[in-house]
Amino acid sequence: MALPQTLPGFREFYPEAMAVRSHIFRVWRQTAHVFGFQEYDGPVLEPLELYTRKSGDEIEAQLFSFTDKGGREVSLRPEMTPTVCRLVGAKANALKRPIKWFSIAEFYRYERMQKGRGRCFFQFNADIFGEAGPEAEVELIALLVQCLRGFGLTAEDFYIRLSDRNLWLHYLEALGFDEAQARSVLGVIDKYEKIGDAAFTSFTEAHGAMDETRKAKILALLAVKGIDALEAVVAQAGSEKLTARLADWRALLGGLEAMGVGAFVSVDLGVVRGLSYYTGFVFEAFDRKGDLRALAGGGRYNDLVAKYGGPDLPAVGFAIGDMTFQLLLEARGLLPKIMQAPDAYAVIGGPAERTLALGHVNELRQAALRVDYPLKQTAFGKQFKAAGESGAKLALIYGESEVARGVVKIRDLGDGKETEVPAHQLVLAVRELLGR
RNA sequence: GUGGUUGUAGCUCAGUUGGUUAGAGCACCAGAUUGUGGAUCUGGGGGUCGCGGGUUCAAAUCCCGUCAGCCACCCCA
Repeated sequence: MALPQTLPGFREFYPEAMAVRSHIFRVWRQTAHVFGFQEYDGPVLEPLELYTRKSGDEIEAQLFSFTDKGGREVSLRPEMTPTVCRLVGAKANALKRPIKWFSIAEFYRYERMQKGRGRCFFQFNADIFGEAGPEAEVELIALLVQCLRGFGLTAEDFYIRLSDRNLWLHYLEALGFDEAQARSVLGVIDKYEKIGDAAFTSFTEAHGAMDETRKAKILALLAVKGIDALEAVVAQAGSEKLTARLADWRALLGGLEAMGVGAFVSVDLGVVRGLSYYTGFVFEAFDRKGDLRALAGGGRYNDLVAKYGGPDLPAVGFAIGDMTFQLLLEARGLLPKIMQAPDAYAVIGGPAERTLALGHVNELRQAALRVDYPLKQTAFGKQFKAAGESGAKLALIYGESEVARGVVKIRDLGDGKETEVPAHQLVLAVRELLGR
């Protein structure tokens, strides 16, 4: 009878994989703390409505949703944003501004597996609530950059594409598109990079053919690759809203430059982030080689807290997924071979010596030294072999002769040097040999 | 959800036109080795050949189905 298999798309972490995961999380967490973000978490299981309210019922096809034993419609969380909006919204008036929060959590989506995408994955989420100005974007993008740089990735390895849904909407308004048409155009922009001119088909079907003049103007903004070009294109449109928005852009880019991350960011109006809830600046991180899917994505979502029952609270956030990110680190050889090795390994002569040895093992462990020893009594040769393979720096030798003389022989497994120390000085001696 | 492709030991892979008890390397365990490690040698465990059905005297091999992995599409909050 075959054992039940791991569910498709779910992951198991053997010690080696777990070491990698822990390493990544450790750097992310440390970086977030350095930037003054506070960690939070929420439930893994949420009411289904938390997700359908924001994204409509069709989202349910992508959810791990079911009816629980109490008849509740529930879903495993596919993302953090609704949860954090609820958390913040519920206590918004009691929280000091700006609210800078982050989390590292697992998410679940009922989707087909692919490279860099499974049915469960971890995300680092960071958000700032309560700051409407581009200063919040500066801080978040700087954090995003550092979360990648912290592993040794450089501006040669990744970059961040920066765009703006507000700018697009103002621009399209100036071109005379109504609201529904503008939304349709955003969909076109999202697809244009991938399928080119065919992207306009969806607009044509809904609103009729677009005149060439306006199409050319859309393509002009789409082609913008820098602040100068952006200003030039926007100046032609001659809209007050657009001019005001440009001031935000200058503030954002200036801030990013001052923060030392300018080299990682490129102006690129081709990014609009799907049909999502974003209301202003949006950004996505990609590897430079371009053979992986997006590493991270985020943007401003000023309406969402209110939508989840909280007060009007401006917000901006981003998420980094662990799978694509790990693929990038592997490709660049930036995952250190992490080995969980003990500091010392006890080599024990026989049952008589074992009592003393275990006492010392305990003593060393109380002193926070990592110590291992063979559970079963075996020959000395085997124990030395095990000591070497464990990666320990020192072997502590408990033979008949040492125990009788009240000493412990310590062998440096690197250079083979041996010293004897009185049993009562063991902790000190081990510390010294380890250099701490 | 659609299409393509791949499934043999923990891992990487052999396995002849269908032919007897399916192999190798690495890894693991044990012995050589009763006080000094990484080596070497010897031995051992581990497979319903993804699963199910069909063709055949005979299937890892051929056919059908199914499941799973990979790749692309859809989607990507």
